[in-house]
Amino acid sequence: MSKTVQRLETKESIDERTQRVLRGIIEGYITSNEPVGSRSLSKTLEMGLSPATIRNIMSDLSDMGFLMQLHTSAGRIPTDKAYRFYVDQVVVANQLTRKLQKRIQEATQEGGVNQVEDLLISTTRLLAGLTQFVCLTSSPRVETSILRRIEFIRLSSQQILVVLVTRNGQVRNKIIATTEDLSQDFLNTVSSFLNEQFHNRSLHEIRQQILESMVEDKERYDRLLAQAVRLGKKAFELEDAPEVYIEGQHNLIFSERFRNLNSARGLMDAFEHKSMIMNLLDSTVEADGIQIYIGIENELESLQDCTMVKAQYSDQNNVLGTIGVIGPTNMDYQTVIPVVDFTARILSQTITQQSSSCD
Amino acid sequence: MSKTVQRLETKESIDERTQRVLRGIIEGYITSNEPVGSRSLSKTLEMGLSPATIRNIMSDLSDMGFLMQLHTSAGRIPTDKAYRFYVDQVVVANQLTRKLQKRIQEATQEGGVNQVEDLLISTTRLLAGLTQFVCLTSSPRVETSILRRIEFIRLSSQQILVVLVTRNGQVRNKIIATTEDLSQDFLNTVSSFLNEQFHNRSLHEIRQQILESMVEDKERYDRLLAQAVRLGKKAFELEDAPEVYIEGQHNLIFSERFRNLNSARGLMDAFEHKSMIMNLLDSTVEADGIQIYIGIENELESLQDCTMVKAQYSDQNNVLGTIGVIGPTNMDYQTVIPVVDFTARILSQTITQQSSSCD
DNA sequence: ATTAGCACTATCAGCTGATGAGTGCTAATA
DNA sequence: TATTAGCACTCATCAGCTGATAGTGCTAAT
Repeated sequence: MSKTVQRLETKESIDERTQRVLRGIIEGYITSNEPVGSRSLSKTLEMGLSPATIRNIMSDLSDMGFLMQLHTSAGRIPTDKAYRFYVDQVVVANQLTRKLQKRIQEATQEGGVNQVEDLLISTTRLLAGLTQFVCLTSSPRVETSILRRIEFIRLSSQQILVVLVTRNGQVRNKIIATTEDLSQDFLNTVSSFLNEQFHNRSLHEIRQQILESMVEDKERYDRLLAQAVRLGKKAFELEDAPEVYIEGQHNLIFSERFRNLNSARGLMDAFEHKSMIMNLLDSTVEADGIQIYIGIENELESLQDCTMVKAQYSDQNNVLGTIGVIGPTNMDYQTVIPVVDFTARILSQTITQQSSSCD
Repeated sequence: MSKTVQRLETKESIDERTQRVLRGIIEGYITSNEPVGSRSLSKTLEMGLSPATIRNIMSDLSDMGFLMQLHTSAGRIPTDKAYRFYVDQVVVANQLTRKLQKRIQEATQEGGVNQVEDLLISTTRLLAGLTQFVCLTSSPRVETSILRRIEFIRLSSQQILVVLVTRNGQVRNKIIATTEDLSQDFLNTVSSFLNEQFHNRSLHEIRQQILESMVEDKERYDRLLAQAVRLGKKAFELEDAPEVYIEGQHNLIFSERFRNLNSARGLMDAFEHKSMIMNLLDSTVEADGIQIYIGIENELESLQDCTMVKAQYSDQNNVLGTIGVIGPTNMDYQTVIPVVDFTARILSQTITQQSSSCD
């Protein structure tokens, strides 16, 4: 089954005046979180239009599918299509205030123990705090990251701890079992052999190469090489656990802005399925810049009352992961978009610095 | 300022019949989550007492502080004092069903990469799921745990990764900065020196000893020793971050049983302060067995509508941490208490097995 | 093309009286 | 003397009604 709805269209031509009214309604609803009626709009718009005229325009906009009413005697609220129009045609990359820029930069500077992980967690928390929404971040696939160092540590006669450090500062620990009892000295030799052999290669490549070596004529191996290959194989067999950081879930429940949302519960439950969230974040059509999914544009059903704004972060070479927020469809796009954008940039910058700080 | 309220007393002598009525009310309220009235109680009790008699008894119990009314025409509900009576005098260590026992045992068997951490997380999640409450677990203080292995890994000319493995399988990574460029070979020598020196000592002891060595006459050191002490000092300077795992927070909001609770928000906020939670869990008067804090017996204000049931877990030698649940005061004590108790036991057992599996 | 005027409608807060669950008190009973 | 039946009373809840409010759509006048 193929998904047809991917992105709502807003190609229709709407005359200038109608656009201004639509925009007024959208912004009114964004700021007040209340349906907006013809009378109040007539005042705020300052276009010298009477409520009656505005009602006519509103009626047209309803016919075009930009507006809807919750019930007959309430004001109108924008549809997803309206937000799409707003985001595409109206919102211009607003500059962030210096103050906000500074705050984001500071939060991403605190170096932690587990460099990337800590950085991602604190950034995720920051973004959740700034927006008062839920913030999701996918961590870099260990898969594609580049080996900086591998080391084996003997724990017992049957257990060896593998420590794997990637270029961008992720540290992975894994305990593997052995049948043979290997001394720490021997393990050190194996470590330095592997480090030399595979320096600056991606884990994915390395695994490939190890598997190839295994089918080669085994007779040619000396003991060192044989063990190195065997241990290496186990070490690089990472169950590439999809790591996702989620912060600000309580905003779903306590924030006023989410109050229209009928299924906070459904979303909460969805967040439990990390791998699904991983897909959600990393399934990306466009390569670069910010991506916005409004209401029904989201594939995930429980997300269809929300808007997701996300951006990818990367080091100097590759895209590493995605950071994004989920908020109500009537979020303040003018602010949220540049905040997410800027945060992703700073994140990329920080990670790039980190990974280039090795030899 | 000293805390006076620590534990409610229930020493007063209440005659048999009154006790049975009280018990009936408590259990009625636990099962229905509704105030219980004299008429319905007269039926369920099957003691051949008319509602009027029961009313008299209820009135006495109210005077004694065991019952209260939300408003005059509602039934009565137990006070914290009543639950304390119930827990102390009535609840007997109910046996868990085989099925439940099995489920707990299975959940604690799945060995992960980071042995202890993964075990604690999955156990916390399990307990939250079983009880439908919030479950909290404090991880072992790295402080007191025993060194199994320490290793240094050269990342760059200025950076060294310290890998620290404790007896019970915690792995800690930390990056330290150096001014001097040390080769991996040299670091290996340092590692094995430290491993030999400090095998099976607690991190706390080790730190003490290193500090003592430092004040000794520095002239006597050779280069190895000097570096070993210097690196060791940095390595064992752990910012003993209070690790707490919290699961099932959404139960606070979505579970029916919490609906009487006025400040779910306050609790959620409290959970953000990890160090406070750590205190809450680890401040323990009695050494052994299960501990129960009912309503106002909790020091933390936002907890005073709740009951906390917790138990410590340990390896063969020491108490390592605490696992506990927070639920409404009218929780089903008959089940919750043995579940927490059993889980803590199994947890201890699993950890003991793990840590004894080294050489 | 715009607007004023009017009829219509849904929601909300506030009031009403009926209902029912539960109590406390008193007098009768075993 | 302990128990119970009876009765008056209290209070929360609920359905139904009210007027006020804020919005619409339509039509006729400008």
